Amino acid sequence: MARMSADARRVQLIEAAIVVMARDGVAKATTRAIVGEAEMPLGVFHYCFRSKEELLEQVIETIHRGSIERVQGLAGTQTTVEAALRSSLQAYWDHVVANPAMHMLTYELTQYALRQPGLEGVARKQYETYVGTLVTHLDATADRLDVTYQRPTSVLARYLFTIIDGLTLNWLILGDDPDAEAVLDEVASHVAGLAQPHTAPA
Amino acid sequence: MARMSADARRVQLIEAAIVVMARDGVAKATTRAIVGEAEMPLGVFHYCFRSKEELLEQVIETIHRGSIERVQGLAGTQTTVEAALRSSLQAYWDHVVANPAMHMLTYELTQYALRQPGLEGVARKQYETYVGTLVTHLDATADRLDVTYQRPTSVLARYLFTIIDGLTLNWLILGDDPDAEAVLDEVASHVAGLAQPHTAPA
DNA sequence: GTCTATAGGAAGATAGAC
DNA sequence: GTCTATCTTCCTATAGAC
Repeated sequence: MARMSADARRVQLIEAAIVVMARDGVAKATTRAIVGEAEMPLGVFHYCFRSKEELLEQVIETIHRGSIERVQGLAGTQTTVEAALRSSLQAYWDHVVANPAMHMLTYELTQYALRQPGLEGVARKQYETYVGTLVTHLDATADRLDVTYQRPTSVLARYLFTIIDGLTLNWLILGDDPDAEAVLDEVASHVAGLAQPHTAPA
Repeated sequence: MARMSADARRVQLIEAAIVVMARDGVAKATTRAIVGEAEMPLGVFHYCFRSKEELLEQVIETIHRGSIERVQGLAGTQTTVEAALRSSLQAYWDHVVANPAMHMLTYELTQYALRQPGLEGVARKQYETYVGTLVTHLDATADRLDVTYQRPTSVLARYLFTIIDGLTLNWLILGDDPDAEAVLDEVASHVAGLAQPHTAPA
């Protein structure tokens, strides 16, 4: 046997870990459950990863990379700030509704990282990256549509991130609910109202 | 020995469990750690509680009851909608900043409940209670100040809850940050702008 | 009720044959 | 590298003396 490189096995184990954790929760993702999902013998685990913690780190990194890429792909073509914002929020929201287990897992892993000595900083850096991406997105939209925000971009980014994070968590717990979409409408309209057409300097 | 009733022990074990979980996380709160914190022998555990799960249920219930009482105590005396809202949000926020471990624990327990067969509904009911409390609070404020909201109260409550939940989670991860207060200002001002002075019917 | 001692199992990690 | 068998530790829960 042994036709698969240790590197390929690592990738498969990370994927299997994500499947198990999304389905059964982080606590149930034991080494045995993970190699079982990947249909590999138990011994494989420890010559692919030094420890279970090392696997967890790579799982977190993998999921984080995916999320960032997804958010960065939200280039808008709309012609108003409100439409651009609403469209970006909707794209994110559609992903949440289509992948609830994945988003639930993200929250679980964030808490895991906060509790794990040595990983506390990882969660913080991820959140900073998310907010930073939103700042970039807001700036790009303002530039493209030639407007200026009446609030610091960092505050608006934080506001949007708060809504996204909070609404996602709420929805995962409360289940389907028309009020969620209404909140997104309200927020898009609110932030758009804070964008003024730009007057060329001097 | 044995001068303490089993009932009093139950209360002490619940408190000890909360201390351990807030400090070290839910995963580290083993029966041994809990009885250790309460300075009781291990055997005590199982004639106070049928199982660890039963203790967890009562911990969740205890914390939830405390949160609801705290939120319901937010009776306002302010004379404008914006001041009333901002004051309530600030009161909540002050509690978060003063008790980060407690709020972190709340998120952990919510996730625990969502993953625990038989407790899925508990988390949902709690969140429904929170939103319901906010609806009541908004209605009371509108009544007291004689205004009408231009959006359904359920949407506004969901909006406020989203902000509270999201901002708390953000802050627990990102750490202290002046933007959080700016977001609260923005939200209070925005919702106040959606409240119109009431015109008496006919 | 109360406590000590222990059962019984599952976890992460390793030893050592191949 | 690969896999089986096993070590060690820690968990929840119980048995049984007092």
